[in-house]
Amino acid sequence: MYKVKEAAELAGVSVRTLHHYDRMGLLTPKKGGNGYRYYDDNDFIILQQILFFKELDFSLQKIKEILQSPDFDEQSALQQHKKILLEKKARLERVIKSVDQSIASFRGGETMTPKERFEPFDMQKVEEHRKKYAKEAEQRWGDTDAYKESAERTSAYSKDDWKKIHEENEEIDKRLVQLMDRDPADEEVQKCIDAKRQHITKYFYPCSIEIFRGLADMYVNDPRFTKNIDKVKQGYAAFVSKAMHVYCDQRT
Amino acid sequence: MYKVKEAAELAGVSVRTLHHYDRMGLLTPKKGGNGYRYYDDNDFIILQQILFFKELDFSLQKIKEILQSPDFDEQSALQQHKKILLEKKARLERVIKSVDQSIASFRGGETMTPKERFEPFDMQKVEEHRKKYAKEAEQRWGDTDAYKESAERTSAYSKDDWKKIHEENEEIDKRLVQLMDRDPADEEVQKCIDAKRQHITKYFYPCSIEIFRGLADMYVNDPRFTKNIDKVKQGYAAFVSKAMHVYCDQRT
DNA sequence: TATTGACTATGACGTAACGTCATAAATTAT
DNA sequence: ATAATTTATGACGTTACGTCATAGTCAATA
Repeated sequence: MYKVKEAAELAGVSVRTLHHYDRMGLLTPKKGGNGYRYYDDNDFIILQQILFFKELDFSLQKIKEILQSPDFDEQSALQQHKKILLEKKARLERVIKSVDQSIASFRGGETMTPKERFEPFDMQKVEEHRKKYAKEAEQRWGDTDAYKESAERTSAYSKDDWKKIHEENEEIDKRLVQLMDRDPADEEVQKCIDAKRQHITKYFYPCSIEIFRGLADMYVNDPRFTKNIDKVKQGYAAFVSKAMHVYCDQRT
Repeated sequence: MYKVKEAAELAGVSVRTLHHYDRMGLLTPKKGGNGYRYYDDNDFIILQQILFFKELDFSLQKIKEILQSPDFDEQSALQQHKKILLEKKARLERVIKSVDQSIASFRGGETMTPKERFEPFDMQKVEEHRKKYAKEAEQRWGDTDAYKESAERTSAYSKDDWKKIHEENEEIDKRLVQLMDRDPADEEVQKCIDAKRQHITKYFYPCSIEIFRGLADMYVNDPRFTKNIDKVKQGYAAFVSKAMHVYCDQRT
């Protein structure tokens, strides 16, 4: 049982924020006879979830709806969270890279034209991406039916199903490993990449180009991923990622 | 010469946004006798710059100051902002870690303590670390003499120098690989770690404990690093990182 | 030419997610 | 017992616009 200040410090938010959440009925802790708010373990779990969704740019209203919906499945929500977070991270990394480029060009004494400066960004694309992405995210959690369906889909898989899924995936990887000496744009390679995408679509979720692109970035940006994927063969992650990008570029 | 709507569409912002920018004196286009706003090429360049800085999370006020200050130093602004972006990234990484932990604890049925739960969110720690680090970093990489010196130092190295440096580093790595079965805290191991630090100090920059700790984290968090380092041997990165942390912990 | 419809301007209030006082009661420390 | 913290509530401030409302302007049409 923590009082506001302590709770706030633990969570790294302000006291006012907790007041706010209480007032709007998002997080309502027990109240003592003195009117004080007392936060228990359960409140902290909820708070953590709130922060998760906030990280995903959901509005507090939306978060309220989601968390208070009776068919909210924490576990698969977490899994999906991770994906989005990795996407965000990849995007951040791109921004950082662009800033680095700007700095570097200064050091080199070259003057960048504004156009050059914005090239790595291309605001319109970024915006489009965000919008598309937000839509997909909303469908996944906001709209309950779609969310339920997706959750049921993966949770319905039996051990044998999983085995089959993994085997199928490994099959594709094997084929790709044998093509690693070729160009990422090679036709055979691209066929495998398409198979990879359809595999995801088939067993998990409709894998849009945008999502697939995000995945490609993830392969090289997330060390856990890289490690797992590179188990197949040293440098495999980078190769697949490149090929996936080619694939996506060809389709936009 | 474009009128608002057209200009807005071109830039991918709303008309209201342009009104807003005009009102606050951020972007003031020419006005016709009818009071209409007319945006020319130059206005678009400014607009692009505004969007650029917005993407970097600057407030409009800040952007105004930046763009209108005659002695606006884009470089230092960018460097400043890179720090913030890196912080964001670090925070994201913590969040991701926390998601992983949550998933794991669900599977294991263990309960997280509130502290554990918010570790990745804990802004205060992040802030503290950033401040400490920023001070040191600024001394070395700031726009000042120290930076110049360091830059000159490395740029002055000849190919042979680089070769020697690399060889020396590999020498240390080799020794460490042979000790990989031992405990990271093992005396021999720690000696090598010290050698590693001194190597950096000798050839690059005074490698403080804090910096060294940061490096340790980078070894496992940055895929480019991990990849390079793991080339030496599978799992080497993790081992070195752990040993480095032990080393740093012993000295603080 | 009068009218319609699209576009424009300004003004003013609305919104989200809090920040920032102000005031007063309760708790804790000395 | 008194001072220093912490708490609560209320209310206004803030950022970057969104969303009307009202009214003038412009180009095409009946």
